[in-house]
Order: sequence, then structure tokens, then C-alpha cells
Amino acid sequence: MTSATGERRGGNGRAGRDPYDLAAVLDIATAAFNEFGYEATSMGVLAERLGTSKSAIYYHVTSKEDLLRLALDRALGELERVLEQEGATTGKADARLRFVVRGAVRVLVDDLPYVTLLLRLRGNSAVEREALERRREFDHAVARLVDEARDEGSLRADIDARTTTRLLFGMINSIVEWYRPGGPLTPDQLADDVISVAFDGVARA
Amino acid sequence: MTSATGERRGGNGRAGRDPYDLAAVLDIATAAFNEFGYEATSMGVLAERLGTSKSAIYYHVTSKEDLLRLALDRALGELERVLEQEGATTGKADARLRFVVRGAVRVLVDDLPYVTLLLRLRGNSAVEREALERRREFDHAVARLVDEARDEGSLRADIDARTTTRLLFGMINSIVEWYRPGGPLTPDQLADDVISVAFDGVARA
DNA sequence: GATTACTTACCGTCCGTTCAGTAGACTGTA
DNA sequence: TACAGTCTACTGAACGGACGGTAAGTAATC
Repeated sequence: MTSATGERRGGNGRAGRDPYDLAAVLDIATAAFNEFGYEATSMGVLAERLGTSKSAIYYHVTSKEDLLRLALDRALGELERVLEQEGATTGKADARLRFVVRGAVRVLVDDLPYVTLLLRLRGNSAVEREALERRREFDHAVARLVDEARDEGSLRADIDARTTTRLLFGMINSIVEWYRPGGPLTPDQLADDVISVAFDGVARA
Repeated sequence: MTSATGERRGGNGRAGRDPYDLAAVLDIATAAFNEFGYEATSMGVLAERLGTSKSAIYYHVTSKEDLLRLALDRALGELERVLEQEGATTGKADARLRFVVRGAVRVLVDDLPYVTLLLRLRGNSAVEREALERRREFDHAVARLVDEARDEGSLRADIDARTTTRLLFGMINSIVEWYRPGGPLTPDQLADDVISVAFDGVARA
């Protein structure tokens, strides 16, 4: 049996060996899923990278798909948390939208591999479809913000709100394809640049 | 033996049965690769969708990877053709950049499945790495255009040119994730919107 | 001796690919 | 017109290997 989070035991009961680190397993699994693709990543390779055996993984996780579910849950949880923060719920719509964009960029950078995995989903299994559904709800919440900011007069009204949202988040999400922490661009600078380009464009003002 | 294009014969020699349509095979294969992911698409499913057998496919193509190569070649060829057109080689850098952006959007729409496949590559095999290399060359050509447009004074200079290019093409490439031909937005309108948002931003002018 | 956290060995399935055989269309010769 | 020969374009069955997952046993810790 698995617990609600999918971890099999993990805690420190009284007897037995040292507990191990589920987070480390997830880190390595997520990195491999991103590197090879979920389907192309074998449990054997995963075990090798973890320095254990395949069956050792199955002691803690019920299936390969369970690893995927746990990883996606983390990314989605972090993104959803942005929408719940005060900056996203109070104030002018324009400021709330900018807060959410900045928050999304931060989550993207802080949990880069997890969000990368989320953004590459295809929906081939129940786990993937559920994650896509949660992602769609996030997108809708942002779309509502865009609508409000438009009504408020902060955003241009000559382009469809849905298209605006999609182009906006297309730009944001593409960050996972090239940004690597530790480079010349700090997360805060990146967020500044994204907001600046997204709201004011690349042309000279 | 395969020909240079990877097709095995295809033409009409004198004897034998009706030739068949390689383009149709590629269409179906590309659609399936996009739907399930390349690794997760089995030759059996492909054969089923084509209404033939697995081994019939192997008469025309040497391997599953060959199908991938042919599909990627098509997408890359179309993108590279944009850079060779007159609008991309003569005139002000700003106009050339806008021409290339518009051309890229058009290729994206016209060959949506093929470009989608290209944009989701991971680089797990030689075929994928070669395609990524060609794509990188395309990106570099665009980056040079961005540089020129900046020097010319048409683009803002407060943001790194590389970051600008990436955000610009992040926005453009994200189109494959949501745009579907036949919807309310025509390809030309889409190109207009992309250029407008990319160059002038989503904020009210 | 109870419980945890494994290890080694293995199982059934599916996948990409191959191979032997063959039906159908055409050509060349009589 | 007949029919052997040649070529294309397949079919159906099979193969080796890899993969996700399991079963049974065991060392470490309480």
C-alpha cells in the first residue's frame, strides 16, 4: 500500500535500517525523465544512477508512474501556491498579473526540472491527464487575470485575451528550454527581463 | 539500401505493384510521434493506423529512426528556406527580423506536426542530435539578426540580445502547443498578433 | 524476534526488426 | 495470345533483447 503522497513508508519507525531520502530519488528520476523522456527512461538506468537496484526503488514507490505523479505533484503544488499568495489576490489586476508572472518565473527557476517535466506532458496516461487538468486550471486562473487587467485598461484590447495569455505563458514556459541556474543571469534579473519583454515588447520604446 | 532521402524506392519502376505515398506515411507517423512521443509510439500502432503490417513499413524505410529523420528533415528544410528568401537577406535588420518571425510562424502553421516534433526533441540519438544542431544554427542566424536590429537602434538595448532572442522564439515556438488550423484565428492574424505582442508587448501602449 | 530496507534471480510481455514466402504487374520472346 | 521471367510490394510468423514488475531470501537495527 502507498500513503496519500505515494511514499511507501519513509518515516522512522522504531526498527530497521536508516530511512532514505525520497526527495533525492525524485530529483534523480525527474532529471532522467527530462533527459531521456519518461517512456525512454528505464527503471534499470534509474537504479544505476541511484546506486541501488530496481527492486529497491519498488520498495518505496509502487510503480514508475508513481514517480512521475510525485514529481508532477510537486511542480503543480508550487505553481498553485503562487495564485494563493496575497500579491495574486489583492490589488490592481495589472499588479496581480505581474506578481503571478514573477512568481511563475521563480517557481520555474527554483523547481526547474519538475516544471520542465510538467510542461512536456503529452497526456498518455491517467496520471498525465490529471496533471494536465490541474495545469489547465492554473492557465484559466491566469486568463481571468488577463481579462481583468484588460477591463481595467492596463492591457491592450486589440488582441484576443486568450491569445495574449497563451503568448505570454508561451514565453514564460520556454524558459525551461534554455535557462540554467548558475549562469550570468540571476533569477531576479530573468524575472525582470521576462516582465519587461512581455509587457513592453522587444522593440525600442 | 536507402537513397539519400531515406526513401527506399518509391518511384515507378516498370514492373511491380502501385507505388505508394511516402508523404502519407510520414504524416501518420509524425502525428503519432506527437501524440504519444517518439519512444512510446510502436511500429505496430503505426502499421495499424496505416492499414498495413509492420513489415510493410520496413520495405520503404530502414528503421523507425529513419521515419523520425525524414520528418525532422522536412521541418528543418522549411525553416531554413525562410532564411534564404529575399525578405530575410536584404533591407533594414528590423524589417528582416519581422520577415523571419512572420515566416517562422507560417512554417509553424503550415507544417505544424513536423515542427512540433522538431521542437520536442531531446537529443537521445544521433538523428536527434543532428536535427538539434541544425536547429541551433537557425537560432544563431536569428540571434545575429537581433544583434543587427539592436545596433541599428530598432530594438531595445537594455536586455541581453541572447535573452531577447530566446524569449522571442519561446513565444513563437509555443504556438505549436495550442494553435490548431481551422480555428477562429487565421494564420495571417496569428502572425500579426505574434509580431505585435513580441515587438510592442501586452501592455497598453 | 520483529521490522525495515534492501539483494539476487527471475517472469511475462512487448517492441523493433528480420526473413521466407507470395500475389500482382509488367516485359520479352515465340 | 501465351507464358516464363523479373521485379515490386507486400504478408505472416518469428526472434532476440529490453523493460516493468515480482518473489523469496537476508543483513541491519531496534
